[in-house]
Amino acid sequence: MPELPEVEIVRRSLIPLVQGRRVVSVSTSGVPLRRAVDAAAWGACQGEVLAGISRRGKYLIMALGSRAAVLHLGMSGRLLVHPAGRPAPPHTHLEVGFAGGRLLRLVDPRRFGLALVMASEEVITWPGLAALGVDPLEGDLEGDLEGALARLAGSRVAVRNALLDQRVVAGLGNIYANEALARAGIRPTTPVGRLSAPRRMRLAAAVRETLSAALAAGGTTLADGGFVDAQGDVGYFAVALRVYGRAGQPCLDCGSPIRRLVLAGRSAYYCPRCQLR
DNA sequence: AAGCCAACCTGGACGC
DNA sequence: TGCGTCCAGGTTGGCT
Repeated sequence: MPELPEVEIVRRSLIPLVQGRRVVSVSTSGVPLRRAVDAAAWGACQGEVLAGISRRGKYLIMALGSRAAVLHLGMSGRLLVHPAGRPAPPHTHLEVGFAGGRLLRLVDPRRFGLALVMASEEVITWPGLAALGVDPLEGDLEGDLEGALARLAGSRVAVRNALLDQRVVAGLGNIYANEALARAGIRPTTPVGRLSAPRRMRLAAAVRETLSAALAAGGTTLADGGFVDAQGDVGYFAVALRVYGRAGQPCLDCGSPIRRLVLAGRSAYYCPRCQLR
């Protein structure tokens, strides 16, 4: 569910609710996510103040004294802030209580998420973060991303798959990879190593435009209502999607039916007329 | 060694 | 109503 814009919106929505507050209780479900949630390590965070929340790609990093929590929402994860006393929703796997009575809950039915605690100095070298590529919302995106794509010269990987590779760009998922390609007029199957420099520039710009538009709209909440921020609010970018999930429906620009195909086991969507090669 | 692909899970939508 | 099938915002390890 959550790609970079959704994770960033969760981060921003968490800050006024829990940042600066002291952790007074922690409990875990005992059910493993992608990896086990270490109850002892989380329990040791009691008494610490949540000093800040940052993001790298789709990961959230919470500063808790000398420790850091690294969170990933996987496919179905939500981070919700509830008033004390509200019953936990099904699939709540981590609950952090803050002074003042707020509860931060990690709810994740599919359990592809991640909730690690480590020493703060370990964060930089933790492999999951160290391997991440350029973050599209930081620095000179077009230069950095164009450079990252240029480094794939010779690769025959489909450009949609390259955009999903977190070692290349950190934070794109299947929705925005497809949307950025639609905006750039590039077909998802085009080998990334065969894009000309101008087309790489166009793609880099399209990635930035797509992500900022999604961020401004509060993220993408699909029909199943999967994504919500920490207060339970939905995002409105779903109505602006050009191709994702629109197989058979007319292209917004030319009216041709949008096509769906499967690349690396995941749906790719494109307009056969506007996205050549 | 790059690049597919199944596997990890639950739940919702759909067809019969 | 129920049951079976397919699909899903992500990542990873194993195979060719």
